[in-house]
Amino acid sequence: MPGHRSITEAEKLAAAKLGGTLIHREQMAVVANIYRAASAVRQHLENSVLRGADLTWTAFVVLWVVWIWGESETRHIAEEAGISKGTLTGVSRTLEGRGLVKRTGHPSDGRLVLLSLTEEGEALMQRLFPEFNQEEAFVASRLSDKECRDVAEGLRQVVRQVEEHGEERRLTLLDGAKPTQRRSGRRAKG
Amino acid sequence: MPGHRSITEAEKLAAAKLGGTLIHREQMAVVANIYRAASAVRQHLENSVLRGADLTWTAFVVLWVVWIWGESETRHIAEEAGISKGTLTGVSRTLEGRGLVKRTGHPSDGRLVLLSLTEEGEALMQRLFPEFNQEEAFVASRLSDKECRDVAEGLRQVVRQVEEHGEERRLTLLDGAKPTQRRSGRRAKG
DNA sequence: CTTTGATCGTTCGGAGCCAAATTGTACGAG
DNA sequence: CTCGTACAATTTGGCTCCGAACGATCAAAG
Repeated sequence: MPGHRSITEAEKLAAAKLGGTLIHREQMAVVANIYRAASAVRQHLENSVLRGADLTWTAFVVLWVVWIWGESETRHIAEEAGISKGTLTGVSRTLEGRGLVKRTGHPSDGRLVLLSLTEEGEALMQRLFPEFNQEEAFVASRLSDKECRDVAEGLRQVVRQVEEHGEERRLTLLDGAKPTQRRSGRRAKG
Repeated sequence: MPGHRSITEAEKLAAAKLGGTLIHREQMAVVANIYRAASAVRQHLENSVLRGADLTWTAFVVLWVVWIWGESETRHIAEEAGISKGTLTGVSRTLEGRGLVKRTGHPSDGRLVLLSLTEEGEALMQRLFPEFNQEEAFVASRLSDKECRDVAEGLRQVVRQVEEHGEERRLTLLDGAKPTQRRSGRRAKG
């Protein structure tokens, strides 16, 4: 995967492309590299530890959330895992089929569904997480502990900014404009 | 999407879960936040600038790569965009159908296909990129220019580590083990 | 010229994913 | 009790994505 074209070079070319227009170079670089790093890390982990356990990235994240937080309502799990409720339904069905996860109705509110790990799921995570963490250490091995903390803290700021002001910002941008349907997704009835 | 459970709290719980086992906390945190930030940024951009132009994230990245680097071979574009060759085939077909991209056979090597922007594609990027960059600035607005540079540089180290040593590392890990098929993907003929 | 092996892009199976529509439960107002 | 509203998970449709298999092309060797 080693691109022979460096990303910093791309940044200069983009600046040139825009001629007079002012562009935010540092912010462009940080976004581009966030996405690059995320892809690289995900691909490495899927093709090493997770492949051996026959788990996808998403399936692992869901297991991890349930493992850490214990039995939880599905809506919270979806939010923590960063996937939609609909996706979680499918993933948890698969995990249930493999005997890693258990689904329980909420005792007092019939609308809710709780997810928890089975004994087998618990055992799997106990074995798998250290391996996973080992690869996390591998991908970050060029950074010192302090650099890891600083980068993580910077990324948290990005997440917070989007979480706290993203929706408001999107509404401002679309102001009077049409909401424009997404290309995919279920269509209006009829 | 604002999780009422903080991610740092999750980190402590994970440590507790593992009892005696040593875990790499800082490295775990940096990986978790890379992925969180990537999802948040992608979602914000897809639901603001890109939605208006009816482009997916991937489609935009492909356009961006071709825009910056000019007419290129598809294998290089896929690599720069961080997607597989198979995915690029589909995406470029869509973009060609919308008149944003042009496909040309390589003059001397019949196996290669070159991609370039049409005039319409060029005009779109000229208009769209500044808007995109504006949102990049928004998501990074809690970071100073220097912080952006530092975070970007840290992330580049992660990308380089995986690019330069990832494959070797995966081979070491799987050592004598079976390659274990992926759950999805095309099966052996028959 | 023919064979062989490497390397393209494309095809295709299965999973992931979102968001609208749907179904089912809860609960207060009348 | 019955209605209506609110909110839960699920279903569904359309698209994205990866990676193995595939067919085409090229280059080197015999």
